[in-house]
Amino acid sequence: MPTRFYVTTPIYYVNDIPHLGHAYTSIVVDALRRYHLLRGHEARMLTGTDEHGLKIDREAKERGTTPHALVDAMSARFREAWPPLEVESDDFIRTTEVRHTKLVQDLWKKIEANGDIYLGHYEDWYCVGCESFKTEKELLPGNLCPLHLKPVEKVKEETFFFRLEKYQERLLAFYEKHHDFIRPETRRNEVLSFVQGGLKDLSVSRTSFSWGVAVPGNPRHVMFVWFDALANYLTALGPDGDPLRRFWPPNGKVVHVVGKDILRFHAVYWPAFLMSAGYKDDELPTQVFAHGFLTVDGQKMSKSLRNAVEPVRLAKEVGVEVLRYQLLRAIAFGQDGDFDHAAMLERYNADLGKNLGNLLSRTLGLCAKNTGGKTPTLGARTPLEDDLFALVEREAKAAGDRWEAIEPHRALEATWAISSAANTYVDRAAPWTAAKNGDQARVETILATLLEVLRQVSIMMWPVLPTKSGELRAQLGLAPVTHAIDRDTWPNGVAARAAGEALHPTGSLFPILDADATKALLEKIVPRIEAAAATEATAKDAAPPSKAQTTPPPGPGSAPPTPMLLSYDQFVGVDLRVGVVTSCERVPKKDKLLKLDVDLGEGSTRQIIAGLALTFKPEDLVGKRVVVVANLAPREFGKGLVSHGMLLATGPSEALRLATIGDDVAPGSKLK
RNA sequence: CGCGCGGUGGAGCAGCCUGGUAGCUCGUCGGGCUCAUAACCCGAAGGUCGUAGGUUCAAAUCCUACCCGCGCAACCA
Repeated sequence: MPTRFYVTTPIYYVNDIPHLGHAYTSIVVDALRRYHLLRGHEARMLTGTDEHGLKIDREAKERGTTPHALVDAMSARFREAWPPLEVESDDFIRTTEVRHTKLVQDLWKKIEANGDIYLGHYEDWYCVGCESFKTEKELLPGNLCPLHLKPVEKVKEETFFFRLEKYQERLLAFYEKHHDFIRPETRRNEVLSFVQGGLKDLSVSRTSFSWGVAVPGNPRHVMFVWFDALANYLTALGPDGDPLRRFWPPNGKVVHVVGKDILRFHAVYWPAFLMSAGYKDDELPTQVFAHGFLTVDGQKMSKSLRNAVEPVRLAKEVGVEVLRYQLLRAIAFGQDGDFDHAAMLERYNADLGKNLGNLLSRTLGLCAKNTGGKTPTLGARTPLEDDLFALVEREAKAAGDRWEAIEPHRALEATWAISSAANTYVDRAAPWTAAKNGDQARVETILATLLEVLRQVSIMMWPVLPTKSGELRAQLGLAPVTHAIDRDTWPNGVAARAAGEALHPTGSLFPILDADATKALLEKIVPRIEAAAATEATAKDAAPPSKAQTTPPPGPGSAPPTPMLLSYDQFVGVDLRVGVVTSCERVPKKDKLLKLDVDLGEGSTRQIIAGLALTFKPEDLVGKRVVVVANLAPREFGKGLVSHGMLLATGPSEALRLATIGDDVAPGSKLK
């Protein structure tokens, strides 16, 4: 029976378009799938989209569309993102598909039949303005909603609970017995302490909205999104008895690759659901691997900074291999990492261009001169060859082990150690000297050695650089890497080729970027923080809002993922008024924020929090007339820091210009 | 006491779980080679691995305390 390996990405929530973080996860998973294929395993990859939940429901309403239409459009964005990134998923699942809702409902029924679902009440503070529950901690003194400053109500909502508490001990025993179930270790410890801290039964249904999977027998309830979402991994293997179920333990190995933020759902709730549904311990997923988050050029990835990286566009500009290699080589998988554009190009030049690309180039050049462009004969070896081959074998083994351990950065390190060693070897063996001396047999042995090492590297690079592997092999006169179940293709010792086969040098595999080219490329690919990106987005989408957002991070109106046109009615709904700043101070611990009191002619002043501190000193603003969006929903920036409006301004955050108006206009005047 | 992450030669990072010669890329300096994508090879300078204690024959690696940076606390991988 072949080894079966089933590896999954999370299903991505369709609230956002694909960004570098999604691409990172998917590329890692794709590389793992490819590695296992090479080992002769039956490997399968799954990705897809998560499409239910209140958030989608609301977003659709805001955009005046239906949830269905919204998720169709967004899901397509994800599906289309993968082929250009050389991610080949075997399946793409959507939680709105019938195959999924059916399976989830079956799962629910099993759990219910087992007595682990019961009807109860979820009771908490509810703010009518927000239409959502608030926890005790969030409330202001006097039980006021922090946003609306109105009293919240104690509301009971009927909900189904899952008996999570019941599984606490079994989960702990399971973690104990399957030490590698959660990786890396630090994450495992977090989960352990969370579970040891005591599990409470989990609310798994909602009645306040309907965009979700209906609870069997009680369609007034829809399932909690996570109950719905997690089951996708099973759905994609078909119903009970489907042949694809062979990928599920105990017949297969299942690895869920997830972001560290959603580890708890995968490492606690998911196995608990499965236990409840009757799965035995050896029928639970094999491993949940939590990776870290990326920053971009040292800064947090965020929509508000507009530094989100569009992976597909990036791959188009620099080449998908550059992106894939950098993501897997430069970032220690499992830890947080920085995605640095300049470092990416540097590494491309160093590792791909100068190290491997140049090795290929010099080897083929030597062959053209000395063996008529044909494969040479591997004759008697000297210690030089023995040492090199020994190193290659050692590093190939190491690379394999590291792929198994899900350490792509270390696997690639080992792979490139081979290429480096081959460069050293060329120098030591000096085939050009042997050629001068007329020692043709020696020349051929050296070149045959190099060709063999390149052949092995061409296989080992395939999980990360599939297309480039094919190109490299074409130059060597070899067909692309193939894989077959139960055939281990991973390099393992010398497999010399017959002499006299044709080689096909066709130029640089990885052309080096000189300083100018690097600079030009960086200009194109580095996301402009703020201003530039904003104008670009405006031009591209023909979206109307040309006023830059000055209040910091994503307000309710933060950049919608798809173009949105405002109706006239909506536009006149924006209440723009003139205000006079009566006082202004810095916000402790928030270096971008200023707290303003603004007179809008309403009798009392309003508190507005704005992201102006990088440009203005508090005293600069007092007495200034500003333009305020007066009917924006209040937003909270921290305890007690509620903003009741927004100033209009433009420019990058360190050089903002405020929208202003003549000094003779009365506070409160409406703009039209 | 909110949670988490990090502090390793000039820069960026790995190593830390499974203590035992401090590694990689870039940069600097010197040398070599001439097959190659102005590339490749060799050598050198440069680190008391944040601080203070502890465990140990031995600590970047384990334990404790502290200092400093950063992220999170709207379902962002």
